[in-house]
Amino acid sequence: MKRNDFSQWDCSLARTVDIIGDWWTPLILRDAARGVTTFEDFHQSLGVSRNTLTQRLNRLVEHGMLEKTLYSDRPKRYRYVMTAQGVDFVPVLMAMAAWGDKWIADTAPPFRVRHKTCGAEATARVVCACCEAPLALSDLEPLDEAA
Amino acid sequence: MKRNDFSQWDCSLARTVDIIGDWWTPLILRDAARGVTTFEDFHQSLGVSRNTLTQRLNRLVEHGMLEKTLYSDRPKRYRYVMTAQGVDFVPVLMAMAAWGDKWIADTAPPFRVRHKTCGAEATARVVCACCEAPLALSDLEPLDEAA
DNA sequence: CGACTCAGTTCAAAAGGTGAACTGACAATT
DNA sequence: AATTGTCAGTTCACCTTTTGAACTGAGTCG
Repeated sequence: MKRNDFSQWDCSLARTVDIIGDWWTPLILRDAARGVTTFEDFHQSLGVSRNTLTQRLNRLVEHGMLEKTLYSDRPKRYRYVMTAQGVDFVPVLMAMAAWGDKWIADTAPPFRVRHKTCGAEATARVVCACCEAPLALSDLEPLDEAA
Repeated sequence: MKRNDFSQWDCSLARTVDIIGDWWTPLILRDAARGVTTFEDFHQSLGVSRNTLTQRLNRLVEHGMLEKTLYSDRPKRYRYVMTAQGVDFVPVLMAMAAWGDKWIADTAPPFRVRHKTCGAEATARVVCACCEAPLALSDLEPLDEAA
């Protein structure tokens, strides 16, 4: 069996993982996508320690996934809202969840969302942007580059 | 603006994150997809401490992402190979990388792979499995369930 | 006035990650 | 026969991160 050798397959993934590569961050983003915005709500929803939550939220703001806005001046109240960049990450989260549904048997209910466009329940699938066929490792080979 | 409320959007993501939710694991999987199989090669490629690498590999084996096989009895040599479950996760990694390419400007080169099916460079896109339209947060709404 | 809410900060203890050195089985070289 | 090298880890001492719980502080409500 031929071994793949994607020697150029670098960095984009690492940089992404650098932002979202821990237990909490993806879940914070899923909550944000669900409409959670305040510090207290994230804390309640996830059970993450407030200390860590502060760090994660700041990190996400720093990296442009969330925007922190003051929605009440007196008393000072903040809201964390997804940026376009954050919103664009949601399908990736859905792809992860779809994979989880498929492979990790569990009694816990899968997340269920309706796709307004087609009316059916949305399930994520990762396809080639060019030919729209589902991407699979077996259909990939290294792309040689000049220089 | 209407706030989404995906109260059912739970668990599948959390369970997935439970397996791959740290800095190293996704990169180990990317290496595995590239054809890296031995302990030493993972170690060299990633620069992760051997200690941590041992734990991560064991964890991935435990969770059915990799299979550990003895390919030489004398001396004892092991190989970590992706299972079907692991292979099926690769498109998710590609979706992450595609997002990284789009949003995280950096001098580092993106990973580049050819899609044999269409001959073009493969770029991941997440679509609805039902209608094949790209998934976007704005097209989603909670799915109400009986009971 | 006292109780409550939000959005954190502070602190000690526990857990997890790091690099560097070590083990042990074998193979190849001198 | 002795030394060096490779693979696949383990061990250890150190450092950073996470955790939980308590505390702060600004302001509101009754």
